[in-house]
Amino acid sequence: MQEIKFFVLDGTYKIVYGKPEIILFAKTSDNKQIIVKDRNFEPYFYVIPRENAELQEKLERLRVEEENENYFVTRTEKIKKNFIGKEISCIKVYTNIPAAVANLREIIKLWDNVESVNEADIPFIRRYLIDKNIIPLMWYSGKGDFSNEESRVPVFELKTAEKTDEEELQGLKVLAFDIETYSPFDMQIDMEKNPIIMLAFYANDFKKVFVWKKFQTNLAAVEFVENEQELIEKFKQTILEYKPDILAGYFSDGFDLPYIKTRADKHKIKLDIGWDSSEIRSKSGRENTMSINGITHLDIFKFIKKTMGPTMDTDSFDLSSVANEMLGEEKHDVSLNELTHAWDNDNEKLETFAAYNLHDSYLTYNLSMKMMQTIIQIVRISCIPMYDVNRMGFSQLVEGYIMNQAPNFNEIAANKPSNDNLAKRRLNSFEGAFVFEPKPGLYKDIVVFDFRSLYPSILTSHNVGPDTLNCDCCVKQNTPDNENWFCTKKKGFIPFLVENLIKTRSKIKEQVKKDTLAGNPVNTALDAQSTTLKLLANSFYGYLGFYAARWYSVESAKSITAWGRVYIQKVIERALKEGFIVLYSDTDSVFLALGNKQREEAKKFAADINKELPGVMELEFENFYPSGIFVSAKMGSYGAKKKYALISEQGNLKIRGFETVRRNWSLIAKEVQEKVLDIILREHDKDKALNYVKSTVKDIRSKKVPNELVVIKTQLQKELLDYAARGPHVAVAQRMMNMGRKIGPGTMIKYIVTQGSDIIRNRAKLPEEVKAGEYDATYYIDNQVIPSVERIFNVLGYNKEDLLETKEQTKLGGFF
DNA sequence: TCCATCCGGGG
DNA sequence: GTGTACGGATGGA
Repeated sequence: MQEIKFFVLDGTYKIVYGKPEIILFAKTSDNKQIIVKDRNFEPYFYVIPRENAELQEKLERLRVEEENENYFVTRTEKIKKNFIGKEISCIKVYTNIPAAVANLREIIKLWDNVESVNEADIPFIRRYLIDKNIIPLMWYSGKGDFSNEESRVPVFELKTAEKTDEEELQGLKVLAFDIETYSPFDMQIDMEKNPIIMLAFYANDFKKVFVWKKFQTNLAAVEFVENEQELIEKFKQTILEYKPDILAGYFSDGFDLPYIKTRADKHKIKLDIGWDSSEIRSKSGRENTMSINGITHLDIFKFIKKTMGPTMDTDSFDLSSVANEMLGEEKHDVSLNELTHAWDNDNEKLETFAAYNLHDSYLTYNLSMKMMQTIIQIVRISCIPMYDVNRMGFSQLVEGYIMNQAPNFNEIAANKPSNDNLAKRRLNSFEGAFVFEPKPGLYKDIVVFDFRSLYPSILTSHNVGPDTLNCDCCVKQNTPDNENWFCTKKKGFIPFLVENLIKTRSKIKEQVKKDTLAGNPVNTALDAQSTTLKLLANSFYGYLGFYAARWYSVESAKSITAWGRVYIQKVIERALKEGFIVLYSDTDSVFLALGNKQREEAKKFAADINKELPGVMELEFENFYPSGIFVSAKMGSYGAKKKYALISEQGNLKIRGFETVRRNWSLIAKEVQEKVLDIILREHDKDKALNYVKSTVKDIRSKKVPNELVVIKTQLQKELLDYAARGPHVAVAQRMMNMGRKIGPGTMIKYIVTQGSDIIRNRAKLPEEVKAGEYDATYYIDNQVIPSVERIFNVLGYNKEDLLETKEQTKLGGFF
């Protein structure tokens, strides 16, 4: 018997001689990749019988024989468990293989004297990690023996594993990558047709750009190869030699890896870089996902958007905006349109693009490292491997955490809802948060406060959860809406978990505070742990109201918002009484304008409120904004929910709800909107903004605007014949097909609306059919540019006609 | 007001 | 793989 120290990155299983074998992809303390196998774990699930029914014998006889596989029960145990607030007796049923669980549960749940079948839908590897308490990315000391099995990495057969005290993970190797592809101007991305022309890698100790055309360069990272085929071989080889634990990309689930895979298939290259020599493959699911056995494929775009997105200032998640906000850096400013031209005609220009390519992978690497501690902490708390954490939503993370904790409380997990139930739950809407509608306008000196821990603190202090709801022992309405009650005698399972999260977090915060006072460097792991605990605690409310949740409870969610409305309204009342101008409030945040007051007074206001709030509840100072604009979503006089733009003291624009200008809008409309917000908030010059719009309108009229700015893009979602409504993009697609072009679902249709008096779809033409200046100026002014800024100008006291007037506006002064 | 349709990120 | 999936806005009816 030998002893090794290791941590697990991910895992899977396979059947060997009719028995399941757990396979863990792990790393040892001397920084070696290792496969850890465990042959001693049995699949099982629970059966809850109806009133005293005797089921064990019948269960033990159960056996299904199919052509290639037999599914049967190996043994059963009677066991006491807790289930939604009650102690019950149930049967633990063991089966021969994992697949038998899914197979047999379908039969058993139809039996008359079966109340329900539980925990029969948990992936085997997750079951193993939870039951053996093997948390990914934590150190374990394992006993067992190395096997002489043939494999790319050594195989260790595990007998026992024990957690060690160490927390720090040294030597987690992250390698970022990025590709550039050949893409003629104005053509859709076509993985089948267009080759990859550059490939960059970046790690702290490794920088490389592979290119298959030669040019003069001083860039040390550049390495020339002969052709695309060799470039893909280099992709494989680099990964096999560098041996990263994490391969990071930006939108690489949706672009880089599917692209590389498509091209590799074309060249008949096998991308067999998994530790077990398996190939890169896409996992089933709606959205593209790419995975490699042993190597964690991190799509940092997905993680940032899902997990950090809601609290970030930026409204757009392209690499440049995200890098700007998180790292204070941007992409290189080069025009990608010229890349293909340079590739075909002007190789000496390629150096700029190679540098651009490398820089993108550098940004991807740094974003990954910036997020790494947070990701590690989420993995550890939810006991879910990084690959899945990367791709999961919040509710799944919460559920992961609850599932992980359930055995410690002897709780049986509730089942996921059936399809019928799901449909019913989706209809269950309830009164949400309180929203104070903003009055459209331009404001200065805005302070934003929010109640970050509003919902979790309500949840714990009022003992809210499915197992305390309308209990038998209390029977007295105690929610603000007087519809339900929550037990006041016994702490519920969910509130207990949330309270633990909050308590653990405040301990960590204390520690961080102590360290800071002592002048010690900030411990980033502790910091990330605190963020994660907060994130998780804040997600419970949403989870309870999420239709697909196991521990779903609308009554709980509904009562939490009811209490929430009570608290936020108290804050608003008080702010008004003290003479602040309340601009806007939604759920747990309040936007106040200082008016004649000082910033200090606002801080004191929050401090006073905090003195009166119970327990962990806290009104936090979010930020100060010198100016901001709230815009009406409708033409009426009501303010819009979530449609505003603010500028911080550092000069960062925080734009919310203006994302309507997306790819099915022309570039000219996007440009004008951005520029107008920028001029108004940064320069405080509404005349300049107005004149800018007017001069753009003039340019459009006099046909000075290049065609590329008036192209409208829409993607075909289905086969052409399946369209009932013939919009302009459908009409253009039809003509493309008649011209013999291959189109289908996913094809990007680009068109320009040209002059004429016919209906729009007959005037929509392919960009290459349109000569400069043939676009319909009126259409672009009335349907694109004006609508994108009209509401902004309404706020400033102008109407559509003012924007179209030809004469220049003179300075009026008096801005706010 | 409701139902169907599209976007996002990447080149 | 004991699975499995968004959320929001728009615009036409």
